[in-house]
Amino acid sequence: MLHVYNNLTRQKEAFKPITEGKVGMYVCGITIYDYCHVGHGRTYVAFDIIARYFEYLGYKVTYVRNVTDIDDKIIHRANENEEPFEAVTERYERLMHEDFDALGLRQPDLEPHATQSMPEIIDIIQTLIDKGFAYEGQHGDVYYSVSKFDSYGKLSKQHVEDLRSGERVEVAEDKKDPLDFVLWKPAKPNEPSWDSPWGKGRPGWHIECSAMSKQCLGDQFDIHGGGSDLQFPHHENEIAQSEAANGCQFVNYWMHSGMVQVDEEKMSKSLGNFFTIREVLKVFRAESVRFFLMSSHYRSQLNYTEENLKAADASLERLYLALRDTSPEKGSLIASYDEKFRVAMDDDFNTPEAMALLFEVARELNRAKKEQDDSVHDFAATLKILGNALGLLDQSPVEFLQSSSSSSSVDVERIESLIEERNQARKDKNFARSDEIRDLLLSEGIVLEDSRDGTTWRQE
RNA sequence: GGCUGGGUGGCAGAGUGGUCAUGCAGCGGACUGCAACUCCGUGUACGCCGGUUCGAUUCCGACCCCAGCCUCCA
Repeated sequence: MLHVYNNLTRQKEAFKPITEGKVGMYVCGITIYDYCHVGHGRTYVAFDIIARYFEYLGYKVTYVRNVTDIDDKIIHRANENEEPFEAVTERYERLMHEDFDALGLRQPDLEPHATQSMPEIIDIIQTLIDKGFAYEGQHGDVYYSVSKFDSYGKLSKQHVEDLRSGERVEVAEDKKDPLDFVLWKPAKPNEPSWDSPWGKGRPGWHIECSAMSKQCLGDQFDIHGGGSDLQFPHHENEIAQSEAANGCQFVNYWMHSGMVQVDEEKMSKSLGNFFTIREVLKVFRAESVRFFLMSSHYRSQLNYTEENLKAADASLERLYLALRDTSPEKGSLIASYDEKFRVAMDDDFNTPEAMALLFEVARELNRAKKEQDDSVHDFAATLKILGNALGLLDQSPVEFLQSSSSSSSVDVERIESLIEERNQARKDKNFARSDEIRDLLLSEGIVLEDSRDGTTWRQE
Protein backbone atom coordinates (compact mmCIF):
# COMPACT_ATOMS: atom_id res chain seq x y z
CA MET A 1 0.00 0.00 0.00
CA LEU A 2 1.32 3.38 -1.02
CA HIS A 3 2.29 5.69 1.81
CA VAL A 4 2.89 9.36 1.16
CA TYR A 5 4.60 11.81 3.47
CA ASN A 6 2.07 14.54 4.05
CA ASN A 7 3.60 17.82 5.06
CA LEU A 8 0.33 18.89 6.58
CA THR A 9 0.55 16.19 9.24
CA ARG A 10 4.33 15.62 9.09
CA GLN A 11 3.94 11.91 8.73
CA LYS A 12 3.62 9.18 6.19
CA GLU A 13 0.00 8.35 5.53
CA ALA A 14 -1.69 5.63 3.54
CA PHE A 15 -2.75 7.24 0.29
CA LYS A 16 -6.50 7.46 -0.21
CA PRO A 17 -7.68 9.26 -3.31
CA ILE A 18 -10.80 11.39 -3.32
CA THR A 19 -12.12 9.43 -6.26
CA GLU A 20 -11.30 5.75 -6.43
CA GLY A 21 -8.64 5.04 -9.03
CA LYS A 22 -7.91 8.68 -9.78
CA VAL A 23 -5.31 11.19 -8.62
CA GLY A 24 -5.45 14.93 -9.05
CA MET A 25 -2.06 16.55 -8.58
CA TYR A 26 -1.13 20.20 -8.84
CA VAL A 27 2.53 21.23 -8.81
CA CYS A 28 3.64 24.85 -8.76
CA GLY A 29 5.54 25.55 -11.94
CA ILE A 30 8.07 28.22 -12.61
CA THR A 31 8.04 31.91 -13.35
CA ILE A 32 9.32 32.14 -16.88
CA TYR A 33 11.74 35.04 -17.08
CA ASP A 34 15.05 33.18 -17.34
CA TYR A 35 16.64 29.80 -18.01
CA CYS A 36 15.70 26.89 -15.77
CA HIS A 37 18.38 25.74 -13.38
CA VAL A 38 19.23 22.40 -11.84
CA GLY A 39 17.09 23.14 -8.79
CA HIS A 40 14.01 23.41 -10.98
CA GLY A 41 15.04 20.17 -12.66
CA ARG A 42 15.17 18.41 -9.32
CA THR A 43 11.65 19.33 -8.32
CA TYR A 44 10.06 18.45 -11.63
CA VAL A 45 11.94 15.18 -11.96
CA ALA A 46 10.67 14.31 -8.49
CA PHE A 47 7.04 15.00 -9.36
CA ASP A 48 7.46 13.36 -12.74
CA ILE A 49 8.43 10.16 -10.97
CA ILE A 50 5.56 10.52 -8.53
CA ALA A 51 3.08 10.91 -11.39
CA ARG A 52 4.64 7.98 -13.23
CA TYR A 53 4.44 5.74 -10.18
CA PHE A 54 0.77 6.52 -9.64
CA GLU A 55 0.22 5.41 -13.20
CA TYR A 56 2.34 2.33 -12.61
CA LEU A 57 -0.07 1.50 -9.81
CA GLY A 58 -2.95 1.89 -12.22
CA TYR A 59 -4.27 5.30 -11.22
CA LYS A 60 -5.63 7.71 -13.77
CA VAL A 61 -3.54 10.79 -13.04
CA THR A 62 -4.39 14.37 -13.80
CA TYR A 63 -1.08 16.16 -13.43
CA VAL A 64 -1.31 19.94 -13.50
CA ARG A 65 1.77 22.14 -13.60
CA ASN A 66 1.13 25.81 -14.02
CA VAL A 67 3.17 28.51 -15.69
CA THR A 68 3.52 31.88 -14.02
CA ASP A 69 3.62 34.24 -16.95
CA ILE A 70 2.94 37.57 -15.30
CA ASP A 71 4.93 38.89 -12.38
CA ASP A 72 7.26 41.71 -11.35
CA LYS A 73 10.38 39.91 -12.49
CA ILE A 74 8.95 39.25 -15.91
CA ILE A 75 7.99 42.90 -16.29
CA HIS A 76 11.42 43.94 -15.10
CA ARG A 77 13.10 41.65 -17.60
CA ALA A 78 10.88 42.91 -20.41
CA ASN A 79 11.77 46.50 -19.56
CA GLU A 80 15.45 45.66 -19.45
CA ASN A 81 15.25 44.08 -22.88
CA GLU A 82 12.86 46.73 -24.21
CA GLU A 83 10.45 44.12 -25.45
CA PRO A 84 6.86 43.18 -24.63
CA PHE A 85 6.51 40.91 -21.62
CA GLU A 86 4.88 38.28 -23.84
CA ALA A 87 8.09 38.04 -25.83
CA VAL A 88 9.96 37.19 -22.63
CA THR A 89 7.47 34.61 -21.48
CA GLU A 90 7.07 32.94 -24.86
CA ARG A 91 10.81 32.60 -25.23
CA TYR A 92 11.51 31.20 -21.79
CA GLU A 93 8.54 28.91 -21.84
CA ARG A 94 9.85 27.37 -25.05
CA LEU A 95 13.30 26.96 -23.52
CA MET A 96 11.78 25.46 -20.39
CA HIS A 97 10.00 22.83 -22.45
CA GLU A 98 13.20 22.00 -24.28
CA ASP A 99 15.06 21.54 -21.00
CA PHE A 100 12.28 19.48 -19.43
CA ASP A 101 11.98 17.29 -22.50
CA ALA A 102 15.69 16.61 -22.34
CA LEU A 103 15.33 15.50 -18.72
CA GLY A 104 12.67 13.03 -19.78
CA LEU A 105 9.80 14.77 -18.03
CA ARG A 106 6.44 13.75 -19.35
CA GLN A 107 4.20 16.65 -20.28
CA PRO A 108 1.75 17.57 -17.55
CA ASP A 109 -1.85 16.83 -18.50
CA LEU A 110 -2.73 20.47 -18.04
CA GLU A 111 -0.44 23.48 -18.09
CA PRO A 112 -2.50 26.53 -17.16
CA HIS A 113 -1.15 30.07 -17.45
CA ALA A 114 -1.88 32.89 -15.05
CA THR A 115 -2.65 35.32 -17.84
CA GLN A 116 -5.26 32.96 -19.21
CA SER A 117 -7.05 32.59 -15.90
CA MET A 118 -7.90 36.24 -15.16
CA PRO A 119 -11.70 35.75 -14.88
CA GLU A 120 -11.16 32.92 -12.37
CA ILE A 121 -8.61 34.93 -10.41
CA ILE A 122 -10.89 37.97 -10.23
CA ASP A 123 -13.76 35.73 -9.26
CA ILE A 124 -11.93 34.28 -6.26
CA ILE A 125 -10.77 37.68 -5.10
CA GLN A 126 -14.33 38.97 -5.28
CA THR A 127 -15.54 35.99 -3.29
CA LEU A 128 -12.90 36.65 -0.65
CA ILE A 129 -13.96 40.29 -0.41
CA ASP A 130 -17.62 39.29 -0.20
CA LYS A 131 -16.89 36.82 2.55
CA GLY A 132 -14.86 39.35 4.48
CA PHE A 133 -11.45 37.72 4.05
CA ALA A 134 -10.08 40.45 1.82
CA TYR A 135 -10.22 44.22 1.65
CA GLU A 136 -9.31 47.01 -0.72
CA GLY A 137 -6.36 49.25 0.02
CA GLN A 138 -6.12 52.91 -0.82
CA HIS A 139 -4.64 52.66 -4.32
CA GLY A 140 -6.50 49.82 -5.97
CA ASP A 141 -4.70 47.04 -4.13
CA VAL A 142 -6.63 44.18 -2.64
CA TYR A 143 -5.20 42.43 0.41
CA TYR A 144 -5.95 39.16 2.13
CA SER A 145 -6.61 39.61 5.81
CA VAL A 146 -4.58 36.89 7.47
CA SER A 147 -6.11 37.38 10.90
CA LYS A 148 -9.51 36.38 9.49
CA PHE A 149 -8.30 32.88 8.67
CA ASP A 150 -8.05 30.98 11.94
CA SER A 151 -5.85 28.13 10.85
CA TYR A 152 -3.28 30.31 9.10
CA GLY A 153 0.12 28.65 9.56
CA LYS A 154 -1.15 25.08 9.72
CA LEU A 155 1.01 23.88 6.84
CA SER A 156 4.28 25.53 7.79
CA LYS A 157 3.61 25.21 11.52
CA GLN A 158 4.17 28.91 11.89
CA HIS A 159 2.51 30.86 14.64
CA VAL A 160 1.25 34.15 13.41
CA GLU A 161 2.64 35.97 16.43
CA ASP A 162 6.14 34.58 15.74
CA LEU A 163 6.36 35.70 12.15
CA ARG A 164 8.63 38.63 11.77
CA SER A 165 6.96 40.21 8.84
CA GLY A 166 8.52 43.40 7.71
CA GLU A 167 11.84 42.68 9.35
CA ARG A 168 13.50 42.04 6.04
CA VAL A 169 11.22 43.92 3.70
CA GLU A 170 9.30 47.14 3.92
CA VAL A 171 5.62 46.72 4.62
CA ALA A 172 3.12 48.55 2.42
CA GLU A 173 1.58 51.29 4.52
CA ASP A 174 -2.04 50.64 3.70
CA LYS A 175 -2.04 47.04 4.91
CA LYS A 176 -4.08 46.56 8.04
CA ASP A 177 -1.65 43.96 9.28
CA PRO A 178 1.96 43.40 8.17
CA LEU A 179 1.17 39.73 7.49
CA ASP A 180 -1.57 40.56 5.00
CA PHE A 181 -0.59 39.75 1.46
CA VAL A 182 -1.62 41.19 -1.86
CA LEU A 183 -4.24 39.56 -4.07
CA TRP A 184 -4.44 42.25 -6.70
CA LYS A 185 -1.99 45.03 -7.38
CA PRO A 186 -2.70 48.14 -9.43
CA ALA A 187 -0.77 48.68 -12.64
CA LYS A 188 1.78 51.43 -12.90
CA PRO A 189 1.80 53.38 -16.16
CA ASN A 190 2.89 51.24 -19.14
CA GLU A 191 2.69 48.00 -17.22
CA PRO A 192 0.66 45.11 -18.54
CA SER A 193 -2.74 45.09 -16.88
CA TRP A 194 -6.17 43.52 -16.82
CA ASP A 195 -9.49 45.14 -16.02
CA SER A 196 -10.99 44.35 -12.65
CA PRO A 197 -13.59 45.70 -10.26
CA TRP A 198 -10.66 47.40 -8.46
CA GLY A 199 -9.22 49.02 -11.55
CA LYS A 200 -6.52 47.99 -13.98
CA GLY A 201 -3.95 45.75 -12.43
CA ARG A 202 -2.55 42.27 -12.15
CA PRO A 203 -2.86 39.40 -9.69
CA GLY A 204 -0.59 38.79 -6.74
CA TRP A 205 1.54 35.68 -6.90
CA HIS A 206 -0.37 33.34 -4.62
CA ILE A 207 -3.86 33.85 -5.96
CA GLU A 208 -3.14 32.48 -9.42
CA CYS A 209 -2.47 29.00 -8.01
CA SER A 210 -5.71 29.03 -6.05
CA ALA A 211 -7.53 29.99 -9.25
CA MET A 212 -5.80 27.61 -11.61
CA SER A 213 -5.94 24.60 -9.32
CA LYS A 214 -9.67 25.16 -8.78
CA GLN A 215 -10.16 25.58 -12.50
CA CYS A 216 -8.31 22.34 -13.32
CA LEU A 217 -8.99 20.10 -10.35
CA GLY A 218 -11.88 21.58 -8.40
CA ASP A 219 -12.28 22.93 -4.89
CA GLN A 220 -10.58 19.96 -3.29
CA PHE A 221 -7.98 17.64 -4.73
CA ASP A 222 -5.48 14.98 -3.72
CA ILE A 223 -1.94 16.28 -3.99
CA HIS A 224 -0.30 19.64 -4.14
CA GLY A 225 3.44 19.81 -4.62
CA GLY A 226 6.33 22.13 -5.13
CA GLY A 227 9.77 22.95 -3.84
CA SER A 228 10.09 23.13 -0.07
CA ASP A 229 10.87 26.83 -0.36
CA LEU A 230 7.29 27.38 -1.48
CA GLN A 231 5.82 25.98 1.69
CA PHE A 232 5.80 29.38 3.31
CA PRO A 233 4.39 31.74 2.42
CA HIS A 234 3.18 30.59 -0.99
CA HIS A 235 1.40 27.37 -0.09
CA GLU A 236 0.23 28.69 3.25
CA ASN A 237 -1.38 31.59 1.43
CA GLU A 238 -2.94 29.30 -1.15
CA ILE A 239 -4.60 27.37 1.65
CA ALA A 240 -5.86 30.56 3.24
CA GLN A 241 -7.30 31.78 -0.06
CA SER A 242 -8.79 28.56 -1.31
CA GLU A 243 -10.27 27.32 1.94
CA ALA A 244 -11.74 30.72 2.77
CA ALA A 245 -13.22 31.09 -0.71
CA ASN A 246 -14.42 27.53 -1.23
CA GLY A 247 -15.37 26.65 2.32
CA CYS A 248 -13.83 23.20 2.25
CA GLN A 249 -10.46 21.51 2.69
CA PHE A 250 -8.22 22.50 -0.20
CA VAL A 251 -5.63 19.72 -0.50
CA ASN A 252 -5.34 16.30 1.16
CA TYR A 253 -1.61 15.68 0.74
CA TRP A 254 1.04 18.38 0.59
CA MET A 255 4.36 17.23 -0.83
CA HIS A 256 7.59 19.23 -0.96
CA SER A 257 10.85 18.42 -2.67
CA GLY A 258 14.23 19.18 -1.11
CA MET A 259 16.49 21.93 -2.34
CA VAL A 260 19.58 21.46 -4.47
CA GLN A 261 22.66 22.70 -2.64
CA VAL A 262 25.83 24.20 -4.02
CA ASP A 263 28.68 24.49 -1.54
CA GLU A 264 26.37 24.04 1.45
CA GLU A 265 23.98 26.65 0.16
CA LYS A 266 20.69 26.49 -1.64
CA MET A 267 21.00 26.89 -5.38
CA SER A 268 19.02 29.95 -6.29
CA LYS A 269 18.71 32.82 -8.64
CA SER A 270 19.20 35.45 -6.00
CA LEU A 271 22.38 33.89 -4.62
CA GLY A 272 23.69 33.58 -8.16
CA ASN A 273 25.09 30.12 -7.45
CA PHE A 274 22.94 28.33 -9.99
CA PHE A 275 23.78 26.13 -12.94
CA THR A 276 21.27 26.13 -15.76
CA ILE A 277 20.01 22.81 -17.01
CA ARG A 278 21.18 23.87 -20.44
CA GLU A 279 24.80 24.33 -19.42
CA VAL A 280 24.89 21.07 -17.50
CA LEU A 281 23.56 19.24 -20.54
CA LYS A 282 26.52 20.56 -22.50
CA VAL A 283 28.82 18.53 -20.28
CA PHE A 284 26.73 15.51 -19.26
CA ARG A 285 24.34 13.13 -20.94
CA ALA A 286 20.76 14.21 -20.31
CA GLU A 287 19.69 10.91 -18.82
CA SER A 288 22.65 10.97 -16.47
CA VAL A 289 21.49 14.35 -15.23
CA ARG A 290 18.05 12.89 -14.62
CA PHE A 291 19.63 9.94 -12.83
CA PHE A 292 21.58 12.33 -10.64
CA LEU A 293 18.47 14.33 -9.80
CA MET A 294 16.68 11.24 -8.54
CA SER A 295 19.61 9.69 -6.74
CA SER A 296 18.60 10.96 -3.33
CA HIS A 297 15.14 10.79 -1.82
CA TYR A 298 12.91 13.58 -3.13
CA ARG A 299 12.50 15.19 0.30
CA SER A 300 16.25 15.32 0.99
CA GLN A 301 18.56 18.01 -0.11
CA LEU A 302 20.74 17.16 -3.06
CA ASN A 303 24.31 18.35 -3.38
CA TYR A 304 25.22 19.62 -6.80
CA THR A 305 28.81 18.74 -7.67
CA GLU A 306 30.49 17.66 -10.84
CA GLU A 307 31.72 14.55 -9.04
CA ASN A 308 28.19 13.50 -8.19
CA LEU A 309 27.13 13.98 -11.78
CA LYS A 310 30.06 11.88 -12.96
CA ALA A 311 29.13 9.15 -10.52
CA ALA A 312 25.55 9.23 -11.77
CA ASP A 313 26.77 8.88 -15.33
CA ALA A 314 28.99 5.93 -14.41
CA SER A 315 26.12 4.25 -12.58
CA LEU A 316 23.70 4.65 -15.43
CA GLU A 317 26.33 3.38 -17.81
CA ARG A 318 26.50 0.18 -15.81
CA LEU A 319 22.79 -0.38 -16.29
CA TYR A 320 22.96 0.23 -20.02
CA LEU A 321 26.00 -2.04 -20.33
CA ALA A 322 23.98 -4.78 -18.71
CA LEU A 323 21.15 -4.22 -21.18
CA ARG A 324 23.48 -4.19 -24.15
CA ASP A 325 23.03 -7.18 -26.45
CA THR A 326 19.87 -8.33 -24.73
CA SER A 327 16.28 -8.65 -25.91
CA PRO A 328 14.00 -7.40 -23.17
CA GLU A 329 10.98 -7.86 -25.43
CA LYS A 330 11.53 -11.62 -25.29
CA GLY A 331 11.15 -11.73 -21.52
CA SER A 332 8.71 -10.59 -18.92
CA LEU A 333 8.76 -8.79 -15.61
CA ILE A 334 9.90 -11.01 -12.75
CA ALA A 335 7.26 -10.83 -10.05
CA SER A 336 9.62 -10.91 -7.07
CA TYR A 337 11.50 -7.84 -8.31
CA ASP A 338 8.29 -6.05 -9.16
CA GLU A 339 7.19 -6.71 -5.60
CA LYS A 340 10.41 -5.29 -4.16
CA PHE A 341 10.15 -2.33 -6.46
CA ARG A 342 6.65 -1.60 -5.24
CA VAL A 343 7.68 -1.95 -1.63
CA ALA A 344 10.40 0.64 -2.17
CA MET A 345 8.23 3.06 -4.10
CA ASP A 346 5.24 2.54 -1.84
CA ASP A 347 7.37 3.92 0.95
CA ASP A 348 6.94 7.56 -0.01
CA PHE A 349 8.55 7.10 -3.42
CA ASN A 350 11.89 5.83 -2.20
CA THR A 351 13.78 6.13 -5.47
CA PRO A 352 17.25 5.36 -4.06
CA GLU A 353 16.00 2.03 -2.81
CA ALA A 354 14.19 1.36 -6.07
CA MET A 355 17.32 2.24 -8.01
CA ALA A 356 19.45 -0.05 -5.86
CA LEU A 357 17.12 -2.80 -7.00
CA LEU A 358 17.92 -2.02 -10.62
CA PHE A 359 21.56 -2.77 -9.87
CA GLU A 360 20.67 -6.07 -8.30
CA VAL A 361 18.75 -7.00 -11.43
CA ALA A 362 21.69 -5.82 -13.55
CA ARG A 363 24.05 -8.12 -11.68
CA GLU A 364 21.76 -11.08 -12.18
CA LEU A 365 21.39 -10.13 -15.80
CA ASN A 366 25.15 -9.97 -16.30
CA ARG A 367 25.55 -13.33 -14.66
CA ALA A 368 22.84 -14.88 -16.82
CA LYS A 369 24.42 -13.38 -19.93
CA LYS A 370 27.76 -14.86 -19.01
CA GLU A 371 26.29 -18.26 -18.33
CA GLN A 372 24.07 -18.01 -21.42
CA ASP A 373 21.12 -18.83 -19.24
CA ASP A 374 17.57 -18.53 -20.57
CA SER A 375 16.73 -16.23 -17.69
CA VAL A 376 18.54 -13.36 -19.47
CA HIS A 377 15.37 -12.31 -21.21
CA ASP A 378 13.37 -12.01 -18.03
CA PHE A 379 16.15 -10.15 -16.22
CA ALA A 380 16.53 -7.81 -19.18
CA ALA A 381 12.78 -7.24 -19.33
CA THR A 382 12.65 -6.62 -15.60
CA LEU A 383 15.49 -4.10 -15.72
CA LYS A 384 13.94 -2.29 -18.65
CA ILE A 385 10.39 -2.23 -17.28
CA LEU A 386 11.35 -1.08 -13.80
CA GLY A 387 13.78 1.46 -15.23
CA ASN A 388 11.07 2.78 -17.52
CA ALA A 389 8.73 3.13 -14.56
CA LEU A 390 11.23 5.65 -13.19
CA GLY A 391 11.65 7.33 -16.54
CA LEU A 392 15.03 5.70 -17.13
CA LEU A 393 16.53 3.22 -19.60
CA ASP A 394 14.23 4.19 -22.42
CA GLN A 395 16.98 4.53 -24.99
CA SER A 396 18.59 1.66 -26.80
CA PRO A 397 21.81 0.74 -24.98
CA VAL A 398 23.97 1.55 -27.99
CA GLU A 399 22.22 4.88 -28.41
CA PHE A 400 23.02 5.80 -24.83
CA LEU A 401 26.51 4.35 -24.70
CA GLN A 402 27.61 6.02 -27.90
CA SER A 403 25.99 9.33 -27.07
CA SER A 404 27.66 12.21 -25.37
CA SER A 405 26.65 15.55 -23.98
CA SER A 406 24.81 18.04 -26.16
CA SER A 407 27.92 20.07 -26.92
CA SER A 408 30.19 17.37 -28.29
CA SER A 409 29.69 15.15 -31.27
CA VAL A 410 31.51 12.13 -32.56
CA ASP A 411 32.66 11.11 -36.02
CA VAL A 412 31.29 7.60 -36.18
CA GLU A 413 32.81 6.81 -39.56
CA ARG A 414 36.27 7.73 -38.39
CA ILE A 415 35.91 5.66 -35.23
CA GLU A 416 34.76 2.66 -37.20
CA SER A 417 37.56 2.91 -39.71
CA LEU A 418 40.09 3.16 -36.87
CA ILE A 419 38.54 0.08 -35.28
CA GLU A 420 38.91 -1.73 -38.58
CA GLU A 421 42.54 -0.71 -38.84
CA ARG A 422 43.14 -1.81 -35.27
CA ASN A 423 41.56 -5.20 -35.80
CA GLN A 424 43.78 -5.76 -38.83
CA ALA A 425 46.76 -4.86 -36.68
CA ARG A 426 45.60 -7.30 -34.03
CA LYS A 427 45.31 -10.04 -36.62
CA ASP A 428 48.84 -9.23 -37.68
CA LYS A 429 49.91 -9.34 -34.02
CA ASN A 430 50.97 -5.74 -34.38
CA PHE A 431 49.93 -4.93 -30.84
CA ALA A 432 51.93 -1.74 -30.69
CA ARG A 433 49.80 -0.20 -33.45
CA SER A 434 46.67 -1.76 -32.01
CA ASP A 435 47.26 -0.21 -28.60
CA GLU A 436 48.23 3.07 -30.15
CA ILE A 437 44.84 3.33 -31.84
CA ARG A 438 43.02 2.39 -28.68
CA ASP A 439 44.93 5.00 -26.68
CA LEU A 440 44.24 7.62 -29.31
CA LEU A 441 40.50 7.01 -29.13
CA LEU A 442 40.59 6.79 -25.36
CA SER A 443 42.17 10.23 -25.25
CA GLU A 444 39.06 11.42 -27.08
CA GLY A 445 36.80 9.71 -24.57
CA ILE A 446 36.06 6.69 -26.72
CA VAL A 447 36.42 3.31 -25.03
CA LEU A 448 36.97 0.21 -27.15
CA GLU A 449 35.85 -3.19 -26.00
CA ASP A 450 36.87 -6.42 -27.69
CA SER A 451 34.69 -9.46 -27.44
CA ARG A 452 34.23 -12.73 -29.26
CA ASP A 453 31.71 -11.06 -31.54
CA GLY A 454 33.91 -8.13 -32.48
CA THR A 455 34.86 -4.73 -31.20
CA THR A 456 32.38 -2.21 -29.87
CA TRP A 457 32.88 1.37 -28.79
CA ARG A 458 31.23 3.70 -26.38
CA GLN A 459 31.65 7.11 -24.85
CA GLU A 460 33.59 7.07 -21.64
C1' G B 1 14.65 34.89 17.90
C1' G B 2 10.49 31.38 15.95
C1' C B 3 9.36 27.09 12.87
C1' U B 4 11.16 22.75 9.91
C1' G B 5 14.51 18.93 8.31
C1' G B 6 19.20 16.50 8.73
C1' G B 7 24.33 14.49 10.53
C1' U B 8 25.85 6.72 7.93
C1' G B 9 32.34 3.62 5.53
C1' G B 10 37.20 7.65 0.65
C1' C B 11 32.66 9.94 -2.06
C1' A B 12 27.30 9.55 -3.03
C1' G B 13 23.16 7.41 -0.64
C1' A B 14 19.10 3.79 1.49
C1' G B 15 17.89 1.31 5.83
C1' U B 16 17.47 -1.41 10.47
C1' G B 17 16.91 -2.71 17.96
C1' G B 18 20.84 -8.28 17.31
C1' U B 19 23.20 -11.51 9.17
C1' C B 20 24.08 -8.17 3.06
C1' A B 21 21.75 -1.91 1.11
C1' U B 22 23.24 -0.07 -3.58
C1' G B 23 26.54 2.83 -6.98
C1' C B 24 31.40 5.07 -7.76
C1' A B 25 36.47 4.69 -6.16
C1' G B 26 40.21 1.02 -3.79
C1' C B 27 42.37 -3.93 -3.09
C1' G B 28 42.85 -9.48 -4.48
C1' G B 29 41.37 -13.23 -8.12
C1' A B 30 39.08 -15.08 -12.94
C1' C B 31 38.51 -13.53 -18.10
C1' U B 32 41.80 -10.72 -22.00
C1' G B 33 47.64 -10.45 -26.53
C1' C B 34 47.25 -6.12 -23.15
C1' A B 35 42.89 -3.64 -21.87
C1' A B 36 37.75 -2.62 -21.39
C1' C B 37 33.26 -5.06 -20.04
C1' U B 38 31.79 -8.86 -16.71
C1' C B 39 31.94 -12.27 -12.67
C1' C B 40 33.84 -13.91 -7.70
C1' G B 41 36.02 -12.18 -3.14
C1' U B 42 37.25 -7.93 -0.08
C1' G B 43 36.07 -2.63 4.09
C1' U B 44 36.77 -2.26 12.65
C1' A B 45 30.39 3.24 8.69
C1' C B 46 26.57 5.12 11.46
C1' G B 47 28.25 13.59 14.99
C1' C B 48 29.17 13.85 20.60
C1' C B 49 27.65 12.53 25.73
C1' G B 50 24.34 10.13 28.86
C1' G B 51 19.86 6.80 29.53
C1' U B 52 16.49 2.49 28.41
C1' U B 53 17.79 -2.70 26.87
C1' C B 54 20.67 -9.10 27.36
C1' G B 55 21.98 -5.96 23.03
C1' A B 56 21.36 0.75 19.89
C1' U B 57 23.79 3.47 14.24
C1' U B 58 18.44 2.36 14.93
C1' C B 59 14.32 4.23 20.95
C1' C B 60 14.66 8.51 24.83
C1' G B 61 17.24 13.10 26.73
C1' A B 62 21.09 16.85 26.56
C1' C B 63 24.91 18.91 23.53
C1' C B 64 27.64 20.20 18.95
C1' C B 65 27.34 20.96 13.74
C1' C B 66 24.79 21.66 8.80
C1' A B 67 20.76 23.13 5.71
C1' G B 68 15.69 25.24 4.61
C1' C B 69 11.65 28.81 5.76
C1' C B 70 10.16 33.44 8.44
C1' U B 71 11.58 38.86 1.36
C1' C B 72 11.43 36.79 -4.27
C1' C B 73 12.40 31.61 -4.88
C1' A B 74 11.58 24.83 -7.40
